Amino acid sequence: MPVNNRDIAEQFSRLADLLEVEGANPFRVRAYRNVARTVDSHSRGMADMLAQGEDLSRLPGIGRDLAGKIRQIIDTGHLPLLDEVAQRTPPALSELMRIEGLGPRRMKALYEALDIRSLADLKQAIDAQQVRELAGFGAKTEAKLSRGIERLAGNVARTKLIHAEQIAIPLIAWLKGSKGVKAIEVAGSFRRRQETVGDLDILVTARRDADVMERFVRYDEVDEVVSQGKTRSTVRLRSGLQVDLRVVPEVAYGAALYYFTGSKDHNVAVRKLAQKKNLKINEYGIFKGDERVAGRTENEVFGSVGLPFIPPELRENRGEIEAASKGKLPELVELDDIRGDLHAHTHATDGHHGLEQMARAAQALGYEYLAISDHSRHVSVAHGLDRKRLEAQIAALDHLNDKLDGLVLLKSAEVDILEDGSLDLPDAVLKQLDLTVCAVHYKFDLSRTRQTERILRAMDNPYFNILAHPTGRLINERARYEIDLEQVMQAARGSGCFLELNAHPERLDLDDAHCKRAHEIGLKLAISTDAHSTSDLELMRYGIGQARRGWLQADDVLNTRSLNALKKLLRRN
DNA sequence: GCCGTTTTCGGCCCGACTGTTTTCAGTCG
Repeated sequence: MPVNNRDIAEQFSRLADLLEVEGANPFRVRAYRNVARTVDSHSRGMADMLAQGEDLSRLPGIGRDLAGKIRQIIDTGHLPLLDEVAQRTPPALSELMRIEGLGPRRMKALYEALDIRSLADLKQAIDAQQVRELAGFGAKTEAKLSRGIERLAGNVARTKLIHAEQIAIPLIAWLKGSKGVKAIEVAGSFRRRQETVGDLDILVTARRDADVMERFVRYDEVDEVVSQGKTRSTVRLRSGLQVDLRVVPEVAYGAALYYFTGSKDHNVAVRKLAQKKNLKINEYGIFKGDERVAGRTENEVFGSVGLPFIPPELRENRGEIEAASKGKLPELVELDDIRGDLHAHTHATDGHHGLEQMARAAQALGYEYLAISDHSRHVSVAHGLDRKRLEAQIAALDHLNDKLDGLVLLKSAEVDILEDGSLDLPDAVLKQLDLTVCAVHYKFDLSRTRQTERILRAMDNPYFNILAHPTGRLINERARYEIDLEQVMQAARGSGCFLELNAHPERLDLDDAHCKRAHEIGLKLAISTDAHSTSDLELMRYGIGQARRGWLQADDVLNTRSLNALKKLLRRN
């Protein structure tokens, strides 16, 4: 089975942890962490690239040595250097370092002085009050580690973007109640519209006498005040989400917003550019020597290093800086570009509303079209439509379309892709539809080869249009099924099919890296909400966020087209 | 370990806060 990028990244990141405990050259450790991130977020599989004879050392931060190590992992499944280091230093220390407040130096001290090599060892040492006796440790550090262990046990997954929004909105409103608060914005991965966020970074500018810090730690949902200072405080909310609040002066607001929006990799790369121009960028501004030359707005920050504004969603150091310097940044798709939704359900299957209600909701959003894509018969739990019921729905759609003004309901179905790659409804009924949205809903555990063949075979059906939620993953809940997406995307482009970017915040499937790959190979995507109710149609903005992270322009997106243009694209030859 | 209009060595982002210290190390972002 091919080694995927995540496995490769995992090995390098463990290696980095262990070497750090051993006190290795920190820059070497950083190089291993960098390669882990680069590989993990790359839009194409390393194994695939090698198979195509591509030179991995052309990727940023990957030189001859690391390219060789990646090849070792792909060829053998193992990284010999990691095995070697694991002989000397217990590999479990890498897990232990996920405890908050436990970094490499303390880990090393605990391992050497108390022979701590597992979570159980550490708990025992804490209970016996041995940890506080070590040089550089104390009772408070011991207690902090103890709390860290408890939280680890509670397995704090990253928070889905939609939940982070539900938490952020009332908190922002509360903070705005503080006198003297001027600008306020959530930065970090939230602003970059990442599918999940680790914490919230809130930035404010405020009058000197403002009480915003006090108000922040008094917020009703605060469970624990982790730290509190004049310019920065950190709390943990009852939901488990950590929130940082930073107060910055107005002259530095742009610099701070830029700095705390990240990503870290992006910031580091831009700061290197600044160094070449003898400038220093930090959260307080852009400095030439001791003189602040810019910092009030983000535009000033970019301008100072000779770059145009880079939208937050692109700031991942995945090529956006080079693109910006060449004037080749993509013109990212926006919510306003969307003219319709191509995947929605009604109460004929597992939706909550009827045709007319869904149509009114789509009209309210200003859409030109809405595809009704109820499940096909195989999805029996959703009371999937058989030929007879689908034909009845088609008749109902014709009738309703006659009455509707400005909106066309498209006849569609979410057709199951059966295990052998055939479609769940006969061609005779599929051909009466305007489009099909085809999906895998069972047998997720086929081998990669068989799953890929299943989908490719389905695409051979001339009525196949869009592959819905192409990997089947549910964020934090269900891993994607094994599938060779590169092959599927190439095949789709070759045969006039499309892939869906499912906008539902639990799915966001395709992910950002694969959206970018689609953009690179010229495969168009449909951004669809998979709405099961009228209000679900508003989830489109999460899909837009993901699409922007994947460099998609309006032209890359099927449903930015007028109805006529869309119909042309859906016609397969 | 990577990188290079500083090109094969010598850099590699930097500041806030905490706790354990008595001037600073460790961690985090």
